[in-house]
Amino acid sequence: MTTNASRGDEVLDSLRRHAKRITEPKRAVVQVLVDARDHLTADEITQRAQLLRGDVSPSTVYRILEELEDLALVVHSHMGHAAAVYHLTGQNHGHVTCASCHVTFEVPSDAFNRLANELMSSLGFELDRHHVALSGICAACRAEID
Amino acid sequence: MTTNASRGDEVLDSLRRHAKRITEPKRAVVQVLVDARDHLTADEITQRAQLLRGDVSPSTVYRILEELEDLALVVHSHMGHAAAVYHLTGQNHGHVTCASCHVTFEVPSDAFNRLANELMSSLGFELDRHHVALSGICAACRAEID
DNA sequence: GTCAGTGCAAACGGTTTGCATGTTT
DNA sequence: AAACATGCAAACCGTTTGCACTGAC
Repeated sequence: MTTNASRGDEVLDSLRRHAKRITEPKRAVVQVLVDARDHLTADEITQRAQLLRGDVSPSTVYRILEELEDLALVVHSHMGHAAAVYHLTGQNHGHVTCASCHVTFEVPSDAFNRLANELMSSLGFELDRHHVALSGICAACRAEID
Repeated sequence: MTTNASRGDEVLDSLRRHAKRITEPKRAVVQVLVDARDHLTADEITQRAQLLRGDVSPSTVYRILEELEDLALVVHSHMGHAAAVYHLTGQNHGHVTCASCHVTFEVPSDAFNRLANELMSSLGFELDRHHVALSGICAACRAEID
């Protein structure tokens, strides 16, 4: 299995291989991402990084996240109106967000397959299953409405 | 068939029925939406409304769009990073945006059906096919990359 | 005449950027 | 020592809001 520690090391190694410097803020951000159970906004990442390290500025976090994205170590997605969320590259899954309570679900990639195939054959359009979240109403909120 | 003129009148009638006042800015915004071939950002709507009428402020456009959305006459969607786009309520379709050139395609609702069914049965999640756009790479941009 | 609707300007939240300073290599 | 990364503050963009005024009813 891949432990959290080794996943973090992989990320740092990748930075080294690409001649990027390993700094305290980067260590902190990577740590936060590795430890994160769910997807985090840039602001949440900043706050957690500050707990680990004190004095990590939001702009630095944005710059680090951008660097990690350029190296394909991190991806971000847009959930409806709100701030973008970031997480380490992992399985290829789609996102679905509840417009009412903002809970997010990950959906296995297969569920998008038919749609992806259809887009490819009809438009020649290659779907990125991950980048933007679909919107809807989750079971709990539908129950409340009824 | 439904002409552009009558579609605009329908919208204005709906406003009257809901005891909303019919103002010059509202007429202009409705006209812009009726005439629009594609989806427009609030800024584009503002600019076009100003051509028709001079002196329509952005904030007023936002307020009008919000009112029209409350009456289910208009919907908006988020296309990746950029500003939201608005258009009159019409057929229930999904949106797909090219991450490279930002062209937007509308996808007939059926293409989402399997995904929608799967979300409902596995999570009890009711998909809103319209609200958030999926992302990917369009045929033209893929050709360029190759 | 009343009140909803407007324009303006200021505030807002998320994100980006310029610059002087600090740190990794 | 040199290059790069950082923190800060200011700028930015899309959107929202407070307010005094205007115009639809």
